Amino acid sequence: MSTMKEVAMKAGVSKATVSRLLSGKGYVSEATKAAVYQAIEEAGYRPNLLARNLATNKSQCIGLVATNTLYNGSYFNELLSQAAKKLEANGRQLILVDGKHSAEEEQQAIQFLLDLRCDAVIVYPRFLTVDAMDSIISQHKQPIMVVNRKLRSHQSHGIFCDHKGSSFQATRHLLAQGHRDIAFITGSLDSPTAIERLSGYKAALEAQGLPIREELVIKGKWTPASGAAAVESLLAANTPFSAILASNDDMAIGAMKALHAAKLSVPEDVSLIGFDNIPTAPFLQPALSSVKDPVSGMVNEVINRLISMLDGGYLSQNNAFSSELILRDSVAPGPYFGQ
Amino acid sequence: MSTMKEVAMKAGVSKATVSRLLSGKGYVSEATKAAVYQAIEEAGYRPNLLARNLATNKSQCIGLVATNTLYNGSYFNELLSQAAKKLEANGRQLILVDGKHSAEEEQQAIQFLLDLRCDAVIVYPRFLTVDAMDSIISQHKQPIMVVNRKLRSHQSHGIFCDHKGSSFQATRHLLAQGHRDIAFITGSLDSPTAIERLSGYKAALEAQGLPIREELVIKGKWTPASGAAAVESLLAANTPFSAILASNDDMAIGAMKALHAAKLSVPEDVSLIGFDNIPTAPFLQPALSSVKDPVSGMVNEVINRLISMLDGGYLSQNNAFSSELILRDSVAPGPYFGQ
DNA sequence: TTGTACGCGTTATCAA
DNA sequence: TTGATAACGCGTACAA
Repeated sequence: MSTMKEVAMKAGVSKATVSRLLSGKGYVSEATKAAVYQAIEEAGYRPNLLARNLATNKSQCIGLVATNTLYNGSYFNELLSQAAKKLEANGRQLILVDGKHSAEEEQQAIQFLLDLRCDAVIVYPRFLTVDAMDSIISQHKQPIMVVNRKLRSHQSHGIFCDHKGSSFQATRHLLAQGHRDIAFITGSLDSPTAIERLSGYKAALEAQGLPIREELVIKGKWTPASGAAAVESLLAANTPFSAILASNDDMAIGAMKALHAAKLSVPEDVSLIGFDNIPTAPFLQPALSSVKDPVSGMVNEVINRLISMLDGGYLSQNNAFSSELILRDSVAPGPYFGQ
Repeated sequence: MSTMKEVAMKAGVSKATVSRLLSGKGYVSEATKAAVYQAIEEAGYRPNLLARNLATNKSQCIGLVATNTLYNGSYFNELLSQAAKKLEANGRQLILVDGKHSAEEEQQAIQFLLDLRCDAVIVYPRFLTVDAMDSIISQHKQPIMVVNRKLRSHQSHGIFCDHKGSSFQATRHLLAQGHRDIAFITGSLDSPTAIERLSGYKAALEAQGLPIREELVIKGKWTPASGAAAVESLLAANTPFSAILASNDDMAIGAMKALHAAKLSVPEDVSLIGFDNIPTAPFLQPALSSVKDPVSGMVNEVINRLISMLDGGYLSQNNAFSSELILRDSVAPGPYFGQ
């Protein structure tokens, strides 16, 4: 790879002149301009961004950290594509790096992006705790935004949605339909989101004065197969249920399959609601009801706020977003096992 | 952020000593070791990778370019997560940047990663033609690998799978079942993959001596909604069909929904096959038959080859991968409209 | 075992 | 309008 120095020699000028021409700052005569451009052509010169970023402390790009285990979840899909589009509209590059499988590695990934002189970093954490994030944020000058977490000391850096609240709403809807035996399939319980969704379910039952029956709460792992397994175990245990709330749509799809295999139909025999509202949800058969997370809204907000911080401008202050309960065929309008 | 210089001062040694300790090259006494480590702790020091890469001319990271319009396709999901995992196992970082919406921008993204001095770049092209890719590859010293394209002059840099062949197989399977009126829903026809899948369908019909009936070929856009619309238009035109081959699973899901709305059931009335074999395919109801692309295999191969190029070692030469036809409930075992 | 000094490829501040 | 020269943060001969 040829360097600026070589170009300068070829054109018979100094490095400084080449730099000035390329950056557009400062004066360069027409004659030398032509000579330099020609030298650049001949040498096939490309500026080294590492060196440039090191010297300027800027990069015009925004980093995103996320763990590769999340790369195929629908939530992440939308997050990524929204972020890329939004930043594209703003003339910046999004660069994604892998947070891998531990808090340590997640932190290294953040550090890597910061080292690259990214103007800002967005983190979709999987292992780092809220406290760790808070501490990292205070150690760095560059803005660090956190998606899907409620931070303690840097509230304006965290965007979250009330998973507990939306789970509460969904459960309450089923209760209002007359359901009393509502099964709940959890996500992986090492994830805060899974825990919040579970607690929303429990809170809704308690608010209604109903007991929490542990036999109706089945552990899942976010996958369709684990959703199917959950239903199979309910059936094997002979636990009666008239509705299922699955912690994501993939598990709801698995659950549907297992119900079908057992000659139970949705929604005639069992009502079903998932979370995330994946793009195919409305097209499934029966169409899947789902709690739609406001991912687009949150990502938009994160990026708007970042841009405000970087370029200056108005800083909005909406940290908490709420989900939307989208009802489709899989929840029927009336009570079934109404007592 | 604290620098190595500060750490050195704190520990009362020179930068060089700190550097030697961190890189593990050269001798450092136990006493100073302890002092330096403590200084590192106190300062919260982390080495700046940018500066390190600049000094060593290495980066231990591999770039990936893909267009954000693809970020939510299941094919890309698997590509991304496979690549990240494989590179993680190899001790390197994957960094993804957006190819945006034109050949021009796609090329800029490649250039950006090269300018960042990534050790290699993997491209999942959407707009750049094969010839353009070939030319870019020959202009650069760093290895550039291309996924899902058959290159002309740099064969060993391109990995592809025979979309036409697998579409041919799927069509032939339906023909063998006795189907004669097979509808085909295309993907967006500006994508080579969509065109290859269509041509495989046509070739299979021709091989059987059957005419290609344009009224059975409906244009889709990869989305569930467009799949549903395709079926609706077939029904509206009163075109008889006993099977559908949809160019991806999302459109097949949309098609299923439209069939259901028209009181046609899969597979009793209509056989259905999609492409991509998304994770939920086996759990749908009825379970969706699909042509599974060998994404994992291809990504593995790309990365193995890159590593060989970078680190030296044996270079395998398997460029062409073939898909697998996975049959589930949505294709029934016998002829339906058999004449 | 440690420190000095220079290089990596830029940008930026001065003089000239 | 141009050219030295000093950063930026780190690696690394070479000398001490």
